[in-house]
Amino acid sequence: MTADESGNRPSEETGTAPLPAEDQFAARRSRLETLRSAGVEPYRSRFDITARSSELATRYADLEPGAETGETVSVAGRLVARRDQGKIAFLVIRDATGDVQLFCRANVLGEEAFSQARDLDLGDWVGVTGEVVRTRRGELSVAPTSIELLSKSLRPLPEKYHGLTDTETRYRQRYVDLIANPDVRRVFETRFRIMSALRRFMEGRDFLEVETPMLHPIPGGATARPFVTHHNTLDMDLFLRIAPELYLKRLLVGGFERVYEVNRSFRNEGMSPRHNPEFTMLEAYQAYTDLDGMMELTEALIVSVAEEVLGTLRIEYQGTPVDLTPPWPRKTMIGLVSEAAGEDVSFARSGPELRALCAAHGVPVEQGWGRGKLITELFEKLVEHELVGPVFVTEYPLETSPLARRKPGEPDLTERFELIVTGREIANAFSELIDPQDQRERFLAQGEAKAGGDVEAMGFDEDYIRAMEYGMPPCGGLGIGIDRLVMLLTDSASIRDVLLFPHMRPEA
RNA sequence: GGGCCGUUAGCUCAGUUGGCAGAGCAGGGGACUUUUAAUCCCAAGGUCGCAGGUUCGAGACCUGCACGGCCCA
Repeated sequence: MTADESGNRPSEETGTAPLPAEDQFAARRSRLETLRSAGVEPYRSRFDITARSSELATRYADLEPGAETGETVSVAGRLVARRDQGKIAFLVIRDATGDVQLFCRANVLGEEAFSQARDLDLGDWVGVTGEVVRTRRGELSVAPTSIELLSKSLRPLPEKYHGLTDTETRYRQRYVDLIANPDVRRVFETRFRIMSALRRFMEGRDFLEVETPMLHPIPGGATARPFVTHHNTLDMDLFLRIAPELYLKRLLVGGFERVYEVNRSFRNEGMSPRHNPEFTMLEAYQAYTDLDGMMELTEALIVSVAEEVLGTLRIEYQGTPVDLTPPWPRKTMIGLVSEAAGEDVSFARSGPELRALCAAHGVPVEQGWGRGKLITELFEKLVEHELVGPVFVTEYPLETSPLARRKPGEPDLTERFELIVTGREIANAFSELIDPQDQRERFLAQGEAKAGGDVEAMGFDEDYIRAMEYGMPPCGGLGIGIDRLVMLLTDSASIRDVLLFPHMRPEA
């Protein structure tokens, strides 16, 4: 083969010089500069659309293959595919509702516009006006009479068939993930529908959605290590919210009977497929009710959301069937852990006996843990991960429940439950402690734990005690882990798959 | 914090016993007026995560580090 017949030579037909061997970013930027020098603005300000791709699909569902409509529409989207075929070309653009094909013909567009369309890069945003047609092969298309570049893309898209699979890039550059993997967009659309359904449900039950501080002078409302930040003007440390609980219950003191907050909270702990340093919870408080009321609320809420968003209560999570059909069973923690251990695991056992049990089951223990904490650890090790559920696990030990009401006649237990589904805590609720003297003692116990080195212990919140001293109505409180609920309802293996921008270490 | 796995072209992935760095897609040139991961021809594209070490010779073997994933704590 002679040099003249090799690839990189000037094209006699178009007259454009071949691009030298350079990377795709440079090639795109050079096309951008060519446009600029030809007086074409590659970053436009506006394009008026008359339809979106899904609307076309619905409106022209019955259009026969090969048919033309004579109707003109304007659509816009990102160019995601191209199939050139001489004097015709099939382009595919993607908008928020889906894809639509552009059926470009040189004799309809004109040679110049056709040539310009050929210079578009995958990833470019374009605005198109043309006739709605269906091709002989049955693909609904817009046959453009004009194609305008709206915004130039300088970076090449991931591969069209496999998409973007590199986990790290997917999380770090979610925008690329969303472009390349339509299923990812669907997961987040489902997340937003879940939030919407959840708010409608709460409003239907006369709950007021409120907003409380995220900067806390005292960490409280949960046992967790907080993030510390600093207010310069006040010259004081503040803690990022680990839970909104204490503020929401102050509102019950103030006379609101039903409040909830969809809250972002922050916990300075390890990361895992189930933990992100910041996460979303729903917390709700309702006056004059108790643990049973909270179970009813929890069950009705999740059932309502699942039915509305998924249309079914029989779902599958990572290959495991899960039936959300109510009523959900209720079992005590001590009953479950005793059954799993094959012996009595309760407050009838001594501390040393429980420690021996922990050792036998490979549960690491720490100094200062009481029997309640030991039983809780045994439950989490032996039982929790195995519970497919949904199941309400009730009667949590007092020691690990500093804000929950005592169970009458059971000094070591509280009126608390956790909802376990697929081995994970989805919700946590209790009959709220409303006795300020009892609360003061619980805070003191937390203070002792903190003095003993427990970085997760709550601070002593004197104002919260003061609020309770004005009188808090009897009430039930509920927290639902929204990210985990979304994981369950979208069959997502990792919390990172339901967070748009999961936390990552800085790039290397 | 510990264990295991991964990091090769823009993307998705091969790379044998240590012996010249490979493919598909994308990108470039060309052909093609109904394609659907279009097809066909041609050419191009690499800090093999980073830094050391072993070796005549390292993408591969060894050590450390970085980032990611899973499991454990």
